[in-house]
Amino acid sequence: MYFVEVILPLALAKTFTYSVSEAEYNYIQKGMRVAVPFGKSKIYTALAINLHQDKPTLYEAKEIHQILDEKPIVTENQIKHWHWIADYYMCAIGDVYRGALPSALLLENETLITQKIGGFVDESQLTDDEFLIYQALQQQSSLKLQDIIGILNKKNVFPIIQKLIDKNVLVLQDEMQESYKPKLVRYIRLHSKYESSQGLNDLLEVLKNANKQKEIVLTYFQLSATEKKKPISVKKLVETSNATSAVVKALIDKEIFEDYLLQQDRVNFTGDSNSNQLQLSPAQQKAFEEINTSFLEKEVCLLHGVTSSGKTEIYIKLIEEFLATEKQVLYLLPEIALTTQLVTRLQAHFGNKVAVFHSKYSNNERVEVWNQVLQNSEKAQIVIGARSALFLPFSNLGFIIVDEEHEQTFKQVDPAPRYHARDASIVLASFFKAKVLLGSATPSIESYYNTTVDKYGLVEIKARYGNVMMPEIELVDLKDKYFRKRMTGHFSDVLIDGITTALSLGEQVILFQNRRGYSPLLECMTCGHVPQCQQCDVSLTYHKHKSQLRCHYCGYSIAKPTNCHSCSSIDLTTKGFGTEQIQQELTQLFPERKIGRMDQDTTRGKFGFEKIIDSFKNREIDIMVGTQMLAKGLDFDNVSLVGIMNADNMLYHPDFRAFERSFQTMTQVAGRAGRSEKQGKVIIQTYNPEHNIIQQVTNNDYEGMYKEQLYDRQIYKYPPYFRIIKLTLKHRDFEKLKEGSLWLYQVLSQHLGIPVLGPEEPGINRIRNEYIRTIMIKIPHNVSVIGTKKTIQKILNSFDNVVQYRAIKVALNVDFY
DNA sequence: AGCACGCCGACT
DNA sequence: GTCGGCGTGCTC
Repeated sequence: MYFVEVILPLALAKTFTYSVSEAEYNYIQKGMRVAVPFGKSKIYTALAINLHQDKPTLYEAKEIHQILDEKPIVTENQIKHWHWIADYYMCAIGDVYRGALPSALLLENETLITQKIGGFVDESQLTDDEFLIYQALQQQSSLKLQDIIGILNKKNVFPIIQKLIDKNVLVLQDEMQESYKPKLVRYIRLHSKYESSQGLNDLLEVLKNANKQKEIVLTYFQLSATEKKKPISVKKLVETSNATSAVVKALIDKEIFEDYLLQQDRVNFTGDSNSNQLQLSPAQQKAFEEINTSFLEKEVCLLHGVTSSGKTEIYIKLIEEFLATEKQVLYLLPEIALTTQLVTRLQAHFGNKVAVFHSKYSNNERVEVWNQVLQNSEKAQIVIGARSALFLPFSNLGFIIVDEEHEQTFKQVDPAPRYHARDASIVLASFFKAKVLLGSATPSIESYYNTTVDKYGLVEIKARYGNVMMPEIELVDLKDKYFRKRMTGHFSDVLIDGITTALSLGEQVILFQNRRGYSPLLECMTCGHVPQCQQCDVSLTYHKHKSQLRCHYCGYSIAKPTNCHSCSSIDLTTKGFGTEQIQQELTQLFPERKIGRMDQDTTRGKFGFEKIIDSFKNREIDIMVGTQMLAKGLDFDNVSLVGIMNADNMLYHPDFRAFERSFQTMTQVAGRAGRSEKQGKVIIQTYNPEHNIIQQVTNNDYEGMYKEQLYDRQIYKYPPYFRIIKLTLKHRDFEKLKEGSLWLYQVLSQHLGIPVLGPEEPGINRIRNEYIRTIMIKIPHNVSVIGTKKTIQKILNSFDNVVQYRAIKVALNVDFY
């Protein structure tokens, strides 16, 4: 008796045991995928993690369906890492497995239904539904379950199918389809019989009456001379010789050419590797050496370099160093948007050793990178990617860079696993004894704190690269400006002057507005009514361009009403403002200037982002209005002025990180100003020019911000002094949720003996018709995290055993960000 | 997570 | 009397 233990890609904490034959037992290795039946009708791609001969006592193990791999596609280190993530972030191992593998490697079955061949069908014996299916099968040879659900317009079609099977009409066939197909390219070569020089003469003789064909053959010789033995693809031959593929086919038929197929890697960059020596500035060189020194003692080092201090060059130097020791390098970025510029830069330096992995890549491309990393191939020595790149099957990882480590996008919120890529990568690195470099101009409080308690090394660069000056920051008091009527729309006279000056010098301007849409609200001037979303507890946002009101949480939208839904007044006005409105005001203030907008609405689509960035770089756009996106490490060399339209709306978020984030965002946006010789300028419009955070941004006082925030964090019991676990409870029934969350809160605070907060009704307390409550657990440093998590798990189990409450969904967010 | 089983209201 | 609503429990 032989058994294999597997992980299923479901939110189930347990592993499952299946029986295998002796041959299968000897064949299967840990880390290979097997297809297994699960439940009544499903087949899943499971992952083998153990093989043994202990027969389960409590149930009869099912047999596996099929072995899907010839070699392991997941390493033992990965499985170990997944277990750590599942434990630490309190989720099922199946969640991690599902999140880690590219979906093309995780297929589910498609049950195909076909007509039984040779079966006799008495049509009069069929019910209406049965007859419909029977009829559909006359049209097409097979149906999917989904098709039948559509045909019958009902959900539960299994009983009907079962009856049809009993009546000998149908058969089922389960088919696991592998959707990943390597892309094959057709190449061409001269038939072997013409290879000698005698053959060549024969060839010209054969072709003396076929001009077109002769031409192609000559082109072929030309190509093989210039391309130096590289294989020649049919496509290339057709293109260069200006012929049709029909002529090529004729030549193949005549056995002059022969064609063959080669697998081509889809992810292919044709950058020339000109590893020209990178010259570091003295400041960069110093930082580079300090990082190396720090790595002698510590596994993790934080590089705190002001904006434009040239961190990328230091990264490149370090990567070179690790590549020389034949190690793999992982470069994590908060967002895909950043990759384009960086990939170009790294490819210019490292050529084809750079692979990219992120969610905008197609499934097949992702599988390709996966395989290259697995094989430790040349092409994937350096992997650049967003957080999920951390799940690639590294075998020889030496170095991880987490760039812009303060970015919250490194923390996955939904779905589980809710992991933080920075923290998870530090754990991953420890399995390989690899080094980690965190980089930021505005480090997170946590990471900076870790350097002060000697957990991480710290290297700082205080000056910008090439001694470019830090931008000059000017504050504009909006209260005063409105009072003295110096405002045009949302623009103060100072800002308008600044823009005018910059533009007249041929320089570009960036305006930052932390909100998309035209204006957030549409308000009735008569009764004060504001249109709300039907399904969520939020006001609808007005989008002028499409003349509609939209919910940013569920996507619900309605056309802009002409009169108030509450009192029918037609006196409606907009309140607050977003990027779209700023853009419109600009077109009135600067009618002859080209104005661009960058936010989620204008950067949709695979290359939406690149297009906008490129046209700004090419100076086709004079003024760029945008949201957060603008703050994220983009380099523009002609921007001399950055305007922050309203600094206050970020300061007053009900979130313990609001001040830290405001500082980071404003500092990062300000950093876009002044790249060349000239000092850049930043104008911040605010109602609170005296606010500490605004002052700290103005004085570029990271330390001051850090100390003040750290003090607050201690007083109010937040990280880094306390670890936070947030529970989110959801249910359609308001009362049930209220009772359930109170019950859970009481039990938690009784048993844990540490601060438990809540149950709180969040600012937005209903999304997609589900009510929401949150509970926060704060774990002090002297209390066992593992023990606390165990207790929480136990309490959640008993919560699930209370009949009234078990329908309430609970999501756990460890290290809530 | 799915998915089937099972027990209650509104319809041919 | 059945269809279908969702609450409950299980999946190797």
